[in-house]
Amino acid sequence: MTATAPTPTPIPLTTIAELRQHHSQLVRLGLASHPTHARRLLAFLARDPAAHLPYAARLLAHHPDPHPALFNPLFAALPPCHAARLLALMLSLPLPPDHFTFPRILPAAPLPLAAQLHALLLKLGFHYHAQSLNALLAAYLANARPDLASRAFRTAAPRGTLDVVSWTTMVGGLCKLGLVDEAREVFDEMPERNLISWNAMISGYVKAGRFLDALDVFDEMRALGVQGNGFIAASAVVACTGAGTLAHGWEVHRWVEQSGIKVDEKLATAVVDMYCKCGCVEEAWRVFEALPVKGLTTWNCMIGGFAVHGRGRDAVRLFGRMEREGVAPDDVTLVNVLTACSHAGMVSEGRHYFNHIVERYGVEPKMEHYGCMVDLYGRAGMLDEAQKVIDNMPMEPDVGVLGALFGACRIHGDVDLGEAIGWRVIELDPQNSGRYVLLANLLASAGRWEDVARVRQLMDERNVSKEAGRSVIEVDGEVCEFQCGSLHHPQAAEVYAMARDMMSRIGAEGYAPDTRDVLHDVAEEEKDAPLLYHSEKLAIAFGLLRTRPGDTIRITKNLRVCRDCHEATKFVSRVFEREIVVRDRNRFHHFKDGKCSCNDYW
DNA sequence: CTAGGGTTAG
Repeated sequence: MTATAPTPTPIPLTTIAELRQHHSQLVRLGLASHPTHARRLLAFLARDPAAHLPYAARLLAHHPDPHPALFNPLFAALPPCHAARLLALMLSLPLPPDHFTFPRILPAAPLPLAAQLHALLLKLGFHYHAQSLNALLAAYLANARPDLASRAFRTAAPRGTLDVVSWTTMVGGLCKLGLVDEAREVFDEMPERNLISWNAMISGYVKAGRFLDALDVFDEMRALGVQGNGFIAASAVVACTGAGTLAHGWEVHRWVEQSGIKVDEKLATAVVDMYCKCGCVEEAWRVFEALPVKGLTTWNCMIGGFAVHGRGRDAVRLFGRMEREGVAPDDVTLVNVLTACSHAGMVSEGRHYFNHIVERYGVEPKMEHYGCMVDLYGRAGMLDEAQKVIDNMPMEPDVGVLGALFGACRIHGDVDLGEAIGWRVIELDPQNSGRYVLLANLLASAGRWEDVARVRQLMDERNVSKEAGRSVIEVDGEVCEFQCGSLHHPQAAEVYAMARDMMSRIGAEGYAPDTRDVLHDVAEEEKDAPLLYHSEKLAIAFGLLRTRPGDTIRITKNLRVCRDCHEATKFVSRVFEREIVVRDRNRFHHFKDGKCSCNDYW
């Protein structure tokens, strides 16, 4: 054979002209087919396959001894349609695909091609090759065909072709398609799992919003003595953030620290966010302050954390420090600062930041910022100012912006404006049940029962159902969920008795039911009953039963706090001398001594 | 061939 060493000094190949020149030189020296040179030429051509595929194909077609491996870099770089043509060339030489061919072509293959490759793979016996088979499973799953993937998966099992990657591919792929329960079935049957498998299941549950299930899997992993890594930590922390359960958050954080997992900036930010969203800003602050390096997102999380807890002064102070430390804010920072101002009633500060948003902060105001301003004015009762923001904004207001004004109308009882916007907002977002409920509440508060009925009828016609209220409370590390009006809890009778007792005790101290949000045209005295069954009251009653006197009661709920629960909780905090922290859909309420941190605007 | 994590008005 020819050369043992590449004779021409490898000149850098940067243009196709250089490559042609180099190639011709190699041809003259009889070195063009030398594996090293041929691979180098093909690697260059693979960088722009759309332009150079014919060239590459010629090179391969004239190669005296084309090895399948020469094709693989090209396959990896090709769009699927060209990959198919190159495969055809390969087969025509004739040259069989090798172990890298299918894994290289399949990931980007659209369905018809994937199916053809499936047939070829069977014909050539690659269904005994785990990597090829796994690539096929991934391709079917990427094309949203869990049926085809599952069939290939099941038929491969008796052959013993499956490995841990095959199983993990199924778990992750099914999760991505929203088939998280099916994924769990596969996961439970896995003969062997690695950290990737565990994380696929945990993060799959997180993506599906099934945070407690995610944490169950995480616990199972630890119970088996499996050491985690940064991926698992991230997923578990985010699961706690979603669940809003501080006890879980503490535990996962402690586990991260004990297990020696390296906490990088992103993971640290996730932890800060977790403590904020689990109701413990103080702990978020401790973690935040201890960080040697804070990224923009870290600042944003902390400022946003203060914002949702109604601590506008702290948010603004932190923003000032961020500025002094030379960290340039972005659009999210400004949204968080404006939210902080609006949740704390700091109208003039909010206006100030908004007015200087471009020249001082270098941020182009977007829809979100206008929404914040509408919310800022609207919450403060300056509905005409809010309306002016909408009239003068440079883009068409979206549902969110109008929704902010609508929400303000509800707070301040402006039925006329609220109704006008309410119908419009519902038409813009007809599947959002909360908006119907808000409009119905507004109309009900004005005693307009026939219009309330119209709203309810519209919901029926469109098959939009009112989301059931759910409240989660943790007691002794146990998580209990209460659903509005549901009797499923094992201690239901006791809880209801406690709830009734609780209500009569605060009633004796001056609490009166606020029935404005009750959507039935019934006699006043009959309206009180359904209010008692709101999930939040049941959860608080349960908390009073099961926690020690003086313990903070923490509740996370899926909807906004209703006015009656808000009022009742204020009384409970005073009468039972408890701090009660409620995370609702939008923000946190800290109830203490008969007052709430939201100052009754939420 | 299998996994990723942070912030955003209502």
